[in-house]
Amino acid sequence: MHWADAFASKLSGDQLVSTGISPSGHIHVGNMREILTGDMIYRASLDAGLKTRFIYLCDDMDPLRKVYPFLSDDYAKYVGKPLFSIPAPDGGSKPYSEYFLAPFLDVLKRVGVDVEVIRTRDLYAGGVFEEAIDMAMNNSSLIRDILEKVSGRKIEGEWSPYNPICSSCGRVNSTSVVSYERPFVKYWCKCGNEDTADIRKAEGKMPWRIEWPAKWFALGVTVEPFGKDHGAPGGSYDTGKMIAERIYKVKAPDYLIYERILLKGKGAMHSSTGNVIPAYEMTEFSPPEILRYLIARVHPNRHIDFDPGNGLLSLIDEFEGLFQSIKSGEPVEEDRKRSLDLSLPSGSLYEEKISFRHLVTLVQIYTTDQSLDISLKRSGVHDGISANGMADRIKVVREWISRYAPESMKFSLLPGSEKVAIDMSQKAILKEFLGKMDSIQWDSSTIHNEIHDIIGSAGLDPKTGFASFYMALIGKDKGPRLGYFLSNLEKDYVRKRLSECSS
RNA sequence: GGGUCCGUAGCUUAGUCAGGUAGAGCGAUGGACUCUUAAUCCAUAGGUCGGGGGUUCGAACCCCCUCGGACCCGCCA
Repeated sequence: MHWADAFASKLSGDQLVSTGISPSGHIHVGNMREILTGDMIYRASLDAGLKTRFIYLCDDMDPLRKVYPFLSDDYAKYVGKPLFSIPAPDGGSKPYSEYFLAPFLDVLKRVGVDVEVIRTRDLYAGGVFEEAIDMAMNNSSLIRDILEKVSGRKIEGEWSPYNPICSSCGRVNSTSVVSYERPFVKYWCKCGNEDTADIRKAEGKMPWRIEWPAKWFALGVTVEPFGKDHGAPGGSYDTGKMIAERIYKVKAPDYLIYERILLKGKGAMHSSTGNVIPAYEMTEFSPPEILRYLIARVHPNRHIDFDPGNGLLSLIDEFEGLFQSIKSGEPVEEDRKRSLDLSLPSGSLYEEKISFRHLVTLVQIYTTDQSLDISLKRSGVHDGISANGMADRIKVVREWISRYAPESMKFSLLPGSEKVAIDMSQKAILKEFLGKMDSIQWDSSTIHNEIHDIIGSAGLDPKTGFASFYMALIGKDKGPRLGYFLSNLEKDYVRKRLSECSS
């Protein structure tokens, strides 16, 4: 059974699947595992016949923790202030949190994740946490005990399960609570300000370890996937679970712990080290279903070594091959079939598309949209560039080639007059083919066989023989499979190049 | 120091919760056809299940130790 179904099969009753990512920097491919794991559980739960909702909580109340490497030094003055209240790095009018959230929401749309987006700030502003904060404030010392006991750390000095945002300096990390009388929290701030915060408004927040179980309680979360950092013993799930049970009298959600996505040869993705592929970039150079497939095909507890070059290409081959097998009715293991199901963006039925590899070749032959369109239509396999999603797919292919394709896969057609260095025997072969090309059928296997025969009867070794064509066309000694390659080229162009090079 | 997850064929991995002949895809090799940047079809090879010990009639699976990788044990999320 597929991991998502195995997980869903243990659930019963109505479900609320919750995910959350902090918009403190570019949301990257590693973070995508959180939301996609959630999405797959969500779908599996629905398929298991359970009434299920799926939410994504954007933690825009979190303070900026430090000046990240991608920020200018000016940001020092914003450390400690909530992300929704500080400016975005591009100097635009959007708040910091929305600046990083927006491209992520685009990605979700592209990969077909159907999720309710909730900003944590709105939960505070709407009074959703009023009860949770009140209960926490009334059980302050009990919570403190739990945190100390479960995490094994001593909490020094004064402490409160709710930190007001200073009404003067805007920081959430510099206030100290003086007194509490529902719904008002009196505080003073290191900046010298004294004021009162209303727990029904976005005037303060709970620290993460309390906020998390408060979300479970206030929203009724029943399922949550999270990274293994939260899952360690003494980690935030452990403390959250005990706070949920002891203070809020609710059951902690069922969970699924997922492993990290590593960049092949470079280690873990961290926005702080710059070793990172933002999620929106991934959808620029990979088809969306492949991003899902990357996550769907392996159990969450295995780490993924992501290789955007050849690795991505073979992942795409695997996906396309799997699709073909299913379509033609070959026997396919249940789990693999299910992985493919879960990789289809929501609401879309998978349709056969021109293979990625084929497009990699075509796009390099026909470098303008117009010529590519003509070629696609001529081939009869496709309605052209404007047909459903084709333009997007082509953009993706071009982007992949320029960013991640191995050099050996790149080529560009030489202009008609370019001279190349090949020897007499090679020229002879080109000449012979030139004489025959008008009388043979112009399809890949006929061309290939013809060339093969010519090379064979000339007594040349195939490698050298084939190389003469590649040299003439693209100036390299290797290229796409020759018969297939030629059949996709304009005949006039081929004639021109071969006669230029064989004389 | 304490803890968690992962290690199975060249690569990606299934199988571990409920012990019972280690499977698949890709790649490789050979052949059909001297065939590259997945042509196709057929066939073949490839594994001390990271290592050692234990429990058992029987261990990839359970227990202990150990090596390698990742991560946690922050009033950080």
